[in-house]
Amino acid sequence: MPDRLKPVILGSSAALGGDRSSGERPDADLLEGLNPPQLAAVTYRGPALLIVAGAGSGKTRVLTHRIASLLRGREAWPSQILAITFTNKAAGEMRERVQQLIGDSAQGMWISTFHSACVRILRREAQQFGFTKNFTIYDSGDSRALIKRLVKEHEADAFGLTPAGVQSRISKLKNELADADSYARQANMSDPAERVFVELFSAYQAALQRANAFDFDDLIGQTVYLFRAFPHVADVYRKRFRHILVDEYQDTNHAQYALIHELTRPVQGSSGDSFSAGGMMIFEPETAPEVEGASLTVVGDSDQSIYAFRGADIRNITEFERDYPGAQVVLLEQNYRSTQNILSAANAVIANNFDRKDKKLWTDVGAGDAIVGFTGYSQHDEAQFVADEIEALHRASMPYSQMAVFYRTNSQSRALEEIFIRAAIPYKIMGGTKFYDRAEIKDALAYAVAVANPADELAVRRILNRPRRGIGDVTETSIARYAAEQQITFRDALANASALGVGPKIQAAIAQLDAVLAEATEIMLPASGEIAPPTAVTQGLSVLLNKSGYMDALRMSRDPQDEARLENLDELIAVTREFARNNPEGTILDFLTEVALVADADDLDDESGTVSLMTMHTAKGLEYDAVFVTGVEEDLIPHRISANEPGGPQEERRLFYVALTRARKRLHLSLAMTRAQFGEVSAAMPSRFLQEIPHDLIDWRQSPGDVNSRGGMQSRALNGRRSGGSGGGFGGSGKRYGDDLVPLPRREKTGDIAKFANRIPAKVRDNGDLELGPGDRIRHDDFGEGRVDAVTGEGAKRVAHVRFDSAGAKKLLIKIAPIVKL
DNA sequence: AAGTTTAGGGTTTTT
DNA sequence: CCCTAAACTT
Repeated sequence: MPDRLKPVILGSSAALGGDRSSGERPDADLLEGLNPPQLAAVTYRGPALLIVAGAGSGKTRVLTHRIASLLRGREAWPSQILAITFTNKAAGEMRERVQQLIGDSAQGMWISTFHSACVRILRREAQQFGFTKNFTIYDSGDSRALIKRLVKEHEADAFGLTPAGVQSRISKLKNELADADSYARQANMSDPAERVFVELFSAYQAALQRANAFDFDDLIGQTVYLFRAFPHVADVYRKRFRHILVDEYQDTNHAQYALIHELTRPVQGSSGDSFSAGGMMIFEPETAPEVEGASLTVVGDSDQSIYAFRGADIRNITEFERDYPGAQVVLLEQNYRSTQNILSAANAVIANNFDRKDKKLWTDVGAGDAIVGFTGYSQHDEAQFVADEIEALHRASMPYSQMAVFYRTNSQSRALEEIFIRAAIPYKIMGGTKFYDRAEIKDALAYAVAVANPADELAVRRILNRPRRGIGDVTETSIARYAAEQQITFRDALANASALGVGPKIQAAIAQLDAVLAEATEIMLPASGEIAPPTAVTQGLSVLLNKSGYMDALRMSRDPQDEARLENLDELIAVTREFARNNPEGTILDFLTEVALVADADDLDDESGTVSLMTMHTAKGLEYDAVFVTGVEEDLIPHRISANEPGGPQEERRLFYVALTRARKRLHLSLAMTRAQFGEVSAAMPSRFLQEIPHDLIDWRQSPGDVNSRGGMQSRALNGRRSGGSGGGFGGSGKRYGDDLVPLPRREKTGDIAKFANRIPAKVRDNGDLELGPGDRIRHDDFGEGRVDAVTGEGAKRVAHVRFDSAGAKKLLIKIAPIVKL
């Protein structure tokens, strides 16, 4: 019963775009200034296009111009475009740039991450397969908590199964689109540990379904499942999206690959029912028997694939031509970001990976400055070099915001922070422990989830005894038992406190919790059916936090950290206000979705005037005038653990390559001869990657050889003097940074310090209101005596500009510097 | 049930 | 060294 259908006119490239190229183009201005391959990438029309975009080759420009060109030429409606990026931040930037090119006609495009796009689809279609649209999204912490409980219940530890191990195996399997059944079919089921694992996998999946929840991997995997199990649903989206563009394609995993594959299938003579998929607008006047598959554009660079460890499959890009026969391939090799010296170094390093297509970045901006190398005696020595160099660049009028410091592991940031604080260099740490990972924030969100998705037992259990209500294991179990007996949800069981067979005090506590949840529900999801006002989320959340006693418990506490927790909760409330401003129609569900899918790093836009510290992974996709790659040592980069993993060292090399190619003008490579790890100091060896860089490209201020041949105890001043005055040295005393470091404010590794009030007050050296003025003499624990030139800044941020007798000029934060007035 | 001590383990990370 | 989680007290 195929073709009684109305043909669908899709304004596709085939329909309209074909011979546009003759005569004047509506998109002529979009093509100006593009180099020939970029031009080809923007204007090619066909079913599949692979853009191999080297670092800094202008791929974002190509993507945005390609989209703009499609829209401008009326080859596509905005609603027919689906662009997938790796992070929300990248998505936001892309949307903005397209908007700049073509204005408001950009409305209606889907530009988002894989996960956000899938959530949108799943919210619309959830009821098709046993979920409801108010499902919750479990982050890895949530799913770990769930798995932990299941491991305990199944006594799986007896078989050597740990929660972390089970979680990562399940995640890997889901990335391969396996489920418990399909895994069981090919697993060695005579192994009892395997049987238990399969049991856990199934139980985990069942628990998710019961809780009306998806984990991160499910968002992708279940969407693929949905499309495969319900072709008529998939067809809705296949017809809608005519142009699909995927950025960072080298970091997609199999599930994501499959999703794209499903979306780009041709629509077989579809069943004629007019599906109204959740009120989505389908452009569907009259229909053709078959609709060709969407046009697919992918952009990637296999040299920048650094996420294999979490399932990214580099074959998705290397085998693209096989999967999409007739695909056009465009190679972008001209680099618009870095100097030739930087590119030559990067090229030389990556050339050592044998399994790659040869590709050489080049630029016409010239050689530029030499790469600067430095070997410190310790990580603090290295950090001091970085700090001095940053100051020198800053004096030469490079803004702090144009500088970044990279490291392989988060723990390396501590030494840098210590020195930066003393040197009064403004910095921010990107990534690391996240705002939304904090216990108090997760508690607050669990309250909200308990309202939005009462089926989510995990959330309700989480808040059960937070704040302390005297509800422990025993009570929790009796609630669960009662719920099972009555065949009601855990949440609904709370409404019957008196039937639980627990003491009166606890009954009252449960009833109180139930009442608070009910009150907040009425605010955020009014039963009367009226639409909640924009303030509902903010109001509901503060009702939850206040009337539950959560806030009071923190206020009463004498744990100094609880003060910071209160501030964090205030910040969360502020986030809801901001959300309401941006989404007047936004419900608690929308809020929770946004919070679940938006990472901290996303909203950290380049704030003015701070140096950025981050891991090499986080650095992907960013660029800075000056880059410091630190800890260039064996066992760090390449990391020790990667040595035994297949493809590990190669991935580490790509990571290093990514780090190098972030730099526009200045690149610094530094390492330390000794590194303290886990409290023990051990000798460090220069990374093999250093050897791979042509020696004449690096100007060593202090080379590993210098340090070795002179022995570790000599002052850096002997070698460091020549470094243009910025090196400093410590007056030849041979005194090292080390145990004598002042205790520094403990700070959590979060992005924006001021914003999230994340500085947990700790006992800190505090010079308080030490009055200093020009002319005063001081003594510093490390730098010796010096004279104050000037004092700038206010309050806790007062900075003394000191000229030390032997150590040169330094800036010090008066409040915490190890100094005394003489 | 809540607070305290000890043992273990410690890449990389977006969503 | 520093954080987490389990074991152990109170």
